[in-house]
Amino acid sequence: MSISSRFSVAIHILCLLAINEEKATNTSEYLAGSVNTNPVVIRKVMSMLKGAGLVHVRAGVAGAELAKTLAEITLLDVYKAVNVVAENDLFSSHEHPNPECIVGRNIQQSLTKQFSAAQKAMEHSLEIVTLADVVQDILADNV
Amino acid sequence: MSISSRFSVAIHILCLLAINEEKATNTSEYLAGSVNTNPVVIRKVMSMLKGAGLVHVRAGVAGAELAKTLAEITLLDVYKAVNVVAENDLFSSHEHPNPECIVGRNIQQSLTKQFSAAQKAMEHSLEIVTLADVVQDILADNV
DNA sequence: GTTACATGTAACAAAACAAATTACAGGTCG
DNA sequence: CGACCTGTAATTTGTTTTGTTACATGTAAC
Repeated sequence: MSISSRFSVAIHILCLLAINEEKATNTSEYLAGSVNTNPVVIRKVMSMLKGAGLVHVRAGVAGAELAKTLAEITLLDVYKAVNVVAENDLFSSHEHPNPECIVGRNIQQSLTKQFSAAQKAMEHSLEIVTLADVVQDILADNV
Repeated sequence: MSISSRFSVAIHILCLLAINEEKATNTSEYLAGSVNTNPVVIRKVMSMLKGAGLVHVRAGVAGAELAKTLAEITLLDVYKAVNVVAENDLFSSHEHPNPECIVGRNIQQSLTKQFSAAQKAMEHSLEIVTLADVVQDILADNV
């Protein structure tokens, strides 16, 4: 299956916070309107972004704002903030292979090694892109 | 969520076919015993591996064998054979963002670009490892 | 302080999916 | 023919994602 859209929703929100400068209008309801989802979904994602120190939100007060500049936030930061893939868990392995078979006994360690490397390669690709890059694409508005 | 364990099952099977030289004993039931799953799961995976030209299996006749050497089969070949992640579909995007918002209107194209790059990085990591590498780890049998 | 309106979260429902399993059709070969 | 295998459709079970309802709590204007 695919990695949760919570990641793309989070990126969407953060870009919107950067572009829409009137802080007070960035309510969960307003953001939900742009993302096209439920305000509760937004608040859940926002809660995770807050926990990671990427945004400032206060209970009871309308609007959120970025806690860092766009160039300081990589896609990997967002990815980790919303916890869409646990460490060494991009690939799932079949459980309890037969320990009496040499393959069953040893394959897990080899798979873990290779799968971990592949996951890290993907994550590194996210690390070299910042939200500033994404916002630049958005502002080009080539539609 | 994680990528289907069908991938790890496929790798397991292929390694076993290479190590267990007595072709006729490699029935779906025997393989299921090492992987610890149902024989039908094995046959389904085997069917996909056959479609990709990685194994030789014949209906009605016991046993399967590799169609190539271990060094000729990369993990990417296996990954593609069992179809665990569709092209540009490792990450899912939220659907139908609001086209009246500049972010909603443009974010998909930017996300597609970045997500595609990350997926390709992961896949390239799988491409540089062959089953020969995995079997080497298994035969070390360091338990 | 109370009112209006926001966020924070728990709890639940619906839809989508993976994996195991059952059942059976069809192939191969002694 | 009969034993045994592969091929595959259909079903079930368990899990996960996403959306939704409901309500507690926080804030600030008045």
